[in-house]
Amino acid sequence: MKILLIEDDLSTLNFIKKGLKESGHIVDAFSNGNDGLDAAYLGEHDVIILDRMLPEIDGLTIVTKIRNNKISTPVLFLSALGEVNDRVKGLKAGGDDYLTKPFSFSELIARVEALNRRQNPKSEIDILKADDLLLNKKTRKVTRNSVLINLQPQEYKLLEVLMENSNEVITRTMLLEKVWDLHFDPQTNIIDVHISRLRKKIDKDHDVQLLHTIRGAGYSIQYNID
Amino acid sequence: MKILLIEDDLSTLNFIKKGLKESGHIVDAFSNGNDGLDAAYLGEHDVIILDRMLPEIDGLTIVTKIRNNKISTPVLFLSALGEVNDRVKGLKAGGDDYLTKPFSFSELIARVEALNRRQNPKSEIDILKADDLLLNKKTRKVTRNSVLINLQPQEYKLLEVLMENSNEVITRTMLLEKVWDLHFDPQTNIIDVHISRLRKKIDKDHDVQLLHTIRGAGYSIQYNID
DNA sequence: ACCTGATGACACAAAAATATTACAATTTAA
DNA sequence: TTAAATTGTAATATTTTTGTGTCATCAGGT
Repeated sequence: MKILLIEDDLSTLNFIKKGLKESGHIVDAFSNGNDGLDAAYLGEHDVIILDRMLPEIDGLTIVTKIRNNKISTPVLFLSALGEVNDRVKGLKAGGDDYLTKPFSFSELIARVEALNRRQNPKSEIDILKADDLLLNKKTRKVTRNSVLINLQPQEYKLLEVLMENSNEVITRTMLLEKVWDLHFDPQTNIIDVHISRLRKKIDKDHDVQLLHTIRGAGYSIQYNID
Repeated sequence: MKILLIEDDLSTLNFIKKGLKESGHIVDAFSNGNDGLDAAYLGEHDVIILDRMLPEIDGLTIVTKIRNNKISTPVLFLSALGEVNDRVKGLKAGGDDYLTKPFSFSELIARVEALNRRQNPKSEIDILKADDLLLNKKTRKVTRNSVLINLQPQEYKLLEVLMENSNEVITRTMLLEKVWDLHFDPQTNIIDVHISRLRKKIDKDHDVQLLHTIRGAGYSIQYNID
């Protein structure tokens, strides 16, 4: 899940960012409204977490603007104000949910996940399957043919991205973005190295190979649906 | 959990009723607003699930009425209308949450349980078990393989949180929040220290390790269910 | 068959994350 | 009030994870 976070208070920003990352999400964070707005316009996030009060542009204004630009990314407002009227204003401006500070992180994440689920109901599944290879997002455990496979965090992330898109080709560029959050070519062989490590754990000792190289393009987890 | 369900469409009514019952709840279901209203007045339910549009009395009216009668049972609105204005009206009338049809049952139940939790935050089970490790919430005693383990209050709390979520990963952020009630990053290694202490008491001298580190994320109590 | 660019494997160094320990500060109970 | 218990801090050690460089190998075009 790719989340856009716009919050001017740096300590809150970092706290939320860290927490979301630990939970396995990709976070783009901005501490000022204008940068945040630009990012929102890209329309590439699953959820936007937006502070209601920002120094330059008000949170409400941001939502109004992105809604006018036909961006329908669900927005969760954060606010120090707790009155019904504020919630109403937030909703009217096009926000999808409202959370009052101080809030608990567990509530935040529950709401963010709810918003995402509403928009994109397939993401509700937390067990990914490709042939006899299983990945459980909750426990972060991976098994093949019921045998537990120990993956490094980065390998796990890589596999998750590949399995979320089973039977599709994931380009190297996409992998760099989704796994490493790099938006340029690092000119190294990171991907190759990690694919190699992953392959050794996933496919070695098995007759059926799941992780395929698509030359000139990228990689793909492929299997026959039964 | 005792739930009052008011919904005129019979197939939706039965679908929800069946699902809630399977989840172990008691359901009082009515297909018309007046009967539902009478039941609501009893104030004996934990949550009310209320269709926004009903033939005789409107859902909004029902909420307004019961709120005027000082019944504070949380209300979850169901509605075919997805418009902001309707959501706003629902909230203003005293609804606590709003769910748009069509919805997934898992989302419904998540929200119902969230509402209930907000209202009466008591827990259910008071003996937690993970392999041969037992934690009794009532007596606050912890044993492993029947041997009593002496834990400091903070260690106990930590273990309780972990065991409440056995076989799931609890992130560091969650731990800070649930164990220390810190909603920001304390920039210290409190967690590490306490995990270390806990581990020494729980896992040392045992072959099977229960408390696992999930690098980059947090910790997890994991065991095989027999 | 040979060349070339792309991919794979491996070992090692660097960096990051976690674990441990001792001690200081604080709280609690006698 | 004092001593003991408990908790948090900081310094240090340890472990794990990651990325780079190098060289080997492969696939496809000529």
